[in-house]
Amino acid sequence: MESNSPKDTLVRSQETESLVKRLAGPSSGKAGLAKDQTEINRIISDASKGSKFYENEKKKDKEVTVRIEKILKYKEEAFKNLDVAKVEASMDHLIEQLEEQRDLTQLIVHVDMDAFFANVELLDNPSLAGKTFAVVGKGVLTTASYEARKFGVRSGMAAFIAKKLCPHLILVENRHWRYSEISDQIMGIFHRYDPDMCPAGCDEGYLNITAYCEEHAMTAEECVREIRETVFRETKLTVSAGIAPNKNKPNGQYQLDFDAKAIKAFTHDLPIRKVPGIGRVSERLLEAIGIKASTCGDIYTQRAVISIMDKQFGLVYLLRTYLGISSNTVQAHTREERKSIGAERTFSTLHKLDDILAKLDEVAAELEKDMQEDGWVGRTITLKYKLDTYRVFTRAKSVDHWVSKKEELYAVRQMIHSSHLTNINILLDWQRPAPP
DNA sequence: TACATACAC
DNA sequence: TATGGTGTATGTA
Repeated sequence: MESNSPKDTLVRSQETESLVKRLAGPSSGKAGLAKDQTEINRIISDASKGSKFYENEKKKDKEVTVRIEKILKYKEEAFKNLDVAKVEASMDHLIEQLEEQRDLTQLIVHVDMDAFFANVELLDNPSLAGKTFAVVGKGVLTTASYEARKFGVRSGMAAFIAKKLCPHLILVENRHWRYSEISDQIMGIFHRYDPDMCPAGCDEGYLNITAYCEEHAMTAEECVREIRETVFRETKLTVSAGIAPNKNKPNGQYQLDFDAKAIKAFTHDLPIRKVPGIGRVSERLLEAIGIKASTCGDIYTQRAVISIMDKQFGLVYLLRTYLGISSNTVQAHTREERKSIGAERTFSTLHKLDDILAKLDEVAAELEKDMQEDGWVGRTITLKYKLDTYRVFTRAKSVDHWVSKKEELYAVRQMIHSSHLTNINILLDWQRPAPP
């Protein structure tokens, strides 16, 4: 039923706006909006329109809208008989307690390679210098050169969409082994400054340089400059670093004052989307409850709402974000802490059960190989599959013995209840390493 | 334990 | 023509 009341038009246009933003991909908001992001988003949306992917994104966007409606209804109900001043006072008390936990004694550094895959390709192929290019794997971009980013090209974007934004974009195939090689080299350098450093993916990590600075009578700034120079000398690649929570890219470093006031001033204007753990969905939910400018300063003004919906939003996490206090211990993950291993394949839609089972066999074989290499066994096998509509199903089964063989992984075939599959993922959760 | 969702890289 | 792969955390039932 068509309706043209101003309110309906407004609701529809808001929905479209959130969908268009969603289609722009998870990394578009993180990196900061380009000047003509609206035009970029329109091109992306037009290129997607009509596809099954688009329809699925529309469905998920609608689900978030419904979630927001429920949240607002709940909020309205809860506020009816709420002594807001009292709740706010108790939040202020909690904030005081959290503030007492602030520890400014540790020098924590976040190091992050600039456009890592793209710059490795540039290193091995200097003719790419100054060109708009992107590294692509399985039709999806993993990195874009800085020149390409100016066109709105982002990691995670489908290659054919990127081509619409930037028709002369050069696509370079992923070379994983090469990135691993250089990653090992970089991590080796970071280790010299903090043996307990915690890698985050293959191109970034967290370091506690307190001890190093003490032993070498250096300031954090001097130390980080040295780290960055060493990485450049040994790899010819640039790295950026934030001492405290900020990052300054490319080839930069930034140190935030070690002072509660300066840190709070920093978070006050920090878009909440930049906080790790706040993605596209959380951003929308938080916006709906009044984090209007989408900055962390609004966490304080909305502390009453957040507190009555602690489960939804994670009250303490958000308050700590507002205060700019997070864990300041850095510890490498140990082998024993790993919780799962999996293998996943995406393919063009298969309809026949025989073809699907052949694919499943392939995935099971790969998982068995990876498990043997790293020496792991597990007890809960999860099958995840995706239909051509992009709808995802997961089916899990725990068993009373240690699984290590392909044949047992392959047994998940019993749990497939559909055809038109386009993706299969077998995952194994484990409790212990394989016996020697 | 089973399943779905959200998120990071 | 066409939208990845690996792993973690968490809420709910």
